Amino acid sequence: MTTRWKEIARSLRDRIEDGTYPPGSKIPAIPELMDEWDVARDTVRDAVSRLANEGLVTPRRGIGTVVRDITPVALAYRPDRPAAVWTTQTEGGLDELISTEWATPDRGVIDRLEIPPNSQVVHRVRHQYSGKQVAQIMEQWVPDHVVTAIANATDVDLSAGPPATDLHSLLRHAKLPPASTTETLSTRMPDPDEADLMELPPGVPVLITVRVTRSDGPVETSTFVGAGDRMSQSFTVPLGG
Amino acid sequence: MTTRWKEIARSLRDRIEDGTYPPGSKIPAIPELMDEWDVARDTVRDAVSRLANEGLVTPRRGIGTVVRDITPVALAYRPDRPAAVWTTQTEGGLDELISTEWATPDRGVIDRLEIPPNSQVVHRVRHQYSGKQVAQIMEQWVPDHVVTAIANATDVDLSAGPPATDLHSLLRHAKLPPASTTETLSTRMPDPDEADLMELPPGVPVLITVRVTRSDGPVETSTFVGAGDRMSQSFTVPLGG
DNA sequence: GAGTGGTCTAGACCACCAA
DNA sequence: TGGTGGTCTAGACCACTCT
Repeated sequence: MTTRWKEIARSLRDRIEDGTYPPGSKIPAIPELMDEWDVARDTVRDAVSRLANEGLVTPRRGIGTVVRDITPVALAYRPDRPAAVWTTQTEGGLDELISTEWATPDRGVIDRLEIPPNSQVVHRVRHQYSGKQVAQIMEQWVPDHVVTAIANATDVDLSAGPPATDLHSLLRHAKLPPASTTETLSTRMPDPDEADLMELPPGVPVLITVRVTRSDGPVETSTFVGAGDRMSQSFTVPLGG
Repeated sequence: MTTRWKEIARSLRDRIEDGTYPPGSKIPAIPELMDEWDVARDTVRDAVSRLANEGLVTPRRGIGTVVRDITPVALAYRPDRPAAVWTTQTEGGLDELISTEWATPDRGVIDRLEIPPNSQVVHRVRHQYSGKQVAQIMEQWVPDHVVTAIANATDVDLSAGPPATDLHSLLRHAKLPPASTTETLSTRMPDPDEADLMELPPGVPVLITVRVTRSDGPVETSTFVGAGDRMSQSFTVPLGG
């Protein structure tokens, strides 16, 4: 037993996939679909909502329901750099520092940094833009002892603002040379704040990256929340023959 | 101006996040919420549907609307292996071979393998299980000339079924030692077939991995479509001082 | 059988956009 | 101004689960 709205959704989905309604075009208006299928308005809306939540269309008030363009940055392949390299692919590389401050870390950060529960960390939030839209929300945590080591070695106060050079250089000067990073990727739907900030239409998930950089022990951890329709992330890893 | 269903959704979301409705518990039934907010049934349903599409709850007929447990395998951190290593984290490692056959590749595969448009490839589909559920759909393509090289060197016919040893070993025997892999990760909502196969509730995206393994040139490419509520993927990369 | 969510109707009013 | 999608109602019937 199938239901009316599922039939309508399937029909529309098929026509989107076979090119009858190409990206950027509009599917028939709600009243039109009501006539065509002889159903009530909300039945049509159920079908269209479903397609929106699958990421296929975006309904726009006063305009119509437009077919989304499904060929984002995603899956762009790059025969790549010589050695181990990771690359985040977004267009504009603009980076805005939102905040830098001492903070008490939550459980996950404590675990990843292997620090005592009540120690302080420098917490940074940055937004990375792709054009005028936020494509990624970055949060970074650097433990107490690393901040101190950097300050002693380089006269840089991490909690005061953006450093003059990148963190890797500072770590090397502080005799905490980064030896490896582990990045763990997962995905989920955005919460309303994230959806709002990144202007995500319904049906667009976020790509989550949790990074830990280690020297002897962990020296830094970050989380990245990236807009699923504008992000992909590549890793190139050499294989030991 | 906010709407009724958004208010209800926000209220429920807040109570889920503050622990009033912990994971596994049920939010109030629809008729209850109708009374509490003095709205019609469909208004409540709009609110609940929204939460379902955010991945927070799963409505179950005859049961109630249960709060989802949001601490999957995801974000499990592992201080890791010595060198460059990539790990897919799922529970059961069960692997089911669905099909193996010669095929004509599509555009993306042609690009990644750097082969002529009409050449043949061996195409494999596998399902990886986590318990009784499919957690990942794997597709693999190996180009003509690599299949031939392996057959000549090792007497293994890749198109005939699962090989006795892993592909990396076969490649080494065929004098095509794998030198590097590039994996590109992205995310999107599942299509209905994928949702059905992996038993994904609404609001669960999929994690997409596109891999290319290179020796001198590309020798293999794969795509992985993983259930977002049961998958994460880790990369550990050494840093050159 | 009682309670749950799922589907559907017919009609209404609102917010937004283009011409 | 006319057409679009967004919200909401009051009521109905269905499918499913538990006891």
